[in-house]
Amino acid sequence: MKPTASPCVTCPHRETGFCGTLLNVPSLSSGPHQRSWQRFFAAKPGEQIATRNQVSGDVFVLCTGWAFRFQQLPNGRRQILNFLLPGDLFSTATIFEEKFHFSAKAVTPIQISAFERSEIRTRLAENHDILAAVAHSCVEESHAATELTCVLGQRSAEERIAYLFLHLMRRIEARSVVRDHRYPLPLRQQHIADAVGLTPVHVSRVLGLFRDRGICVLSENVLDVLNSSELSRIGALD
Amino acid sequence: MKPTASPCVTCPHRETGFCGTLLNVPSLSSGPHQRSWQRFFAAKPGEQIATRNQVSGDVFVLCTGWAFRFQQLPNGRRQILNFLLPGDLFSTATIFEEKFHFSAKAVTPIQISAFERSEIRTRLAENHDILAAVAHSCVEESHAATELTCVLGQRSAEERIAYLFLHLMRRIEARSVVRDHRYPLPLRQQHIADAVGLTPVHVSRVLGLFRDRGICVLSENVLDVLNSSELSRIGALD
DNA sequence: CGGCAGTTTGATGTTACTCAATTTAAGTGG
DNA sequence: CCACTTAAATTGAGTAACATCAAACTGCCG
Repeated sequence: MKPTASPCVTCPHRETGFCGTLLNVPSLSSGPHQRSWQRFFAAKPGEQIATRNQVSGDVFVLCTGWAFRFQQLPNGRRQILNFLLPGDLFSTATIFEEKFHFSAKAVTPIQISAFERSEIRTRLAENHDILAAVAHSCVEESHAATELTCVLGQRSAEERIAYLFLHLMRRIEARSVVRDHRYPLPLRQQHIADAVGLTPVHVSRVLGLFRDRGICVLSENVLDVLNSSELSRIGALD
Repeated sequence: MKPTASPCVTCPHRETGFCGTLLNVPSLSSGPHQRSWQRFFAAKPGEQIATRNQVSGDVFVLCTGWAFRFQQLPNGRRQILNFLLPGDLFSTATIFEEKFHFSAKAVTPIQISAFERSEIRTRLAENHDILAAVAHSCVEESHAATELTCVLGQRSAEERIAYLFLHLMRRIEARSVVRDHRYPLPLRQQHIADAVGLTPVHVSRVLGLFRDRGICVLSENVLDVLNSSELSRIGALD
């Protein structure tokens, strides 16, 4: 099974220049040439690109745009597990499992690279770069999960949202130059709510407070950070 | 740096018979013989066996007893990340990092096996069993993290505690025979509170409700499940 | 018997949720 | 360019869930 997205031959825009990413392992994915074990897809905003329990022979990496992994709950609510930025492997576990244990949706228009799992796994043992990329991804995921657990388990609404912003700011800065403390953030308040376990109404109130206190303003898909030290005083973990 | 625990030559009691565990990779750890790359430690209840930012050349696996990984927060509270049962690798990320990103404490008297990280990593590429054990551990951790995120982000106090019990019950059942729905559970209410993000006072109230409603009783280190279907109706994720 | 750790209970406070109405912004088609 | 439509954000009032504070109770061990 594939994403419902339309296939495209190449993935011209790579918004990441990271090392330690599958996209940048030379022998696996160098340049725009198509290889038998690597295909590309595109998807539109809001489009679902992976579904829980879906069986797939591919391992997905986001090339451009924003997406998120989430879990749909029986009571109709959903928990966003993380936001995917260019260069992100959807989940390290997908390299070792046939079945997705999460769903995923595009936030903006996106392009995805799909590697054949069998190819990755065969090369994992031989190719040091691939092992390093997978190890890096495993470590990052583990840290992110630890932090999110602490935030959801122990911290207030303001602290949760401030943490989310700081977390995303760091990740955005790693991918592009940020000027004037203005970060591209194509999220609705509903996304924020689902990510930090609050209602959209309460997210709106907290963002209003942040705005009134001159800490930050989120509008038109841009987060404008006016008082960065206050933001990290509220949201920093340690 | 080592655990403050006292070293012992062998680790006589292995309470796990799992496949897919470093403890049971034959070439790595078979039988009670000491190897140069494997050492054993013991620790007493409450003893801290790992500390955040500690640099260690070892990868730890729990052989016997209960322990937990946690994060100490600046405000004095702590978040328990997971409980460690016999056979558990402390964290897959420790294979790829020098530094611990968590702390850990013993709940009961425990025995730990310490493998040299360099040995594991060298063999990772060559030895299929080790790679499989690491992959298995990565997948399990990922699932556990996803579930915990959903529980902490979206669910009520009753649901959180019921989930924790169900989660632990499954893991206990995988390691030993459970009779009469009585599960060994050597946890104080404070542990439960720190694991699911509640206060000990509120945990006490919820456990009181469960008791009154004939769902389950926790006392003397045993969880007595009286109405298992009601418990999973409350705590099951999907 | 006294002390201590853990649990239980009660009273009160705070945070965030729910429900509902209103405002703002963003498209869309004439 | 302007009415119309729809999604998203804001605001207010009332409520539920959980936290906090403090006291009493239990079992255990010296």
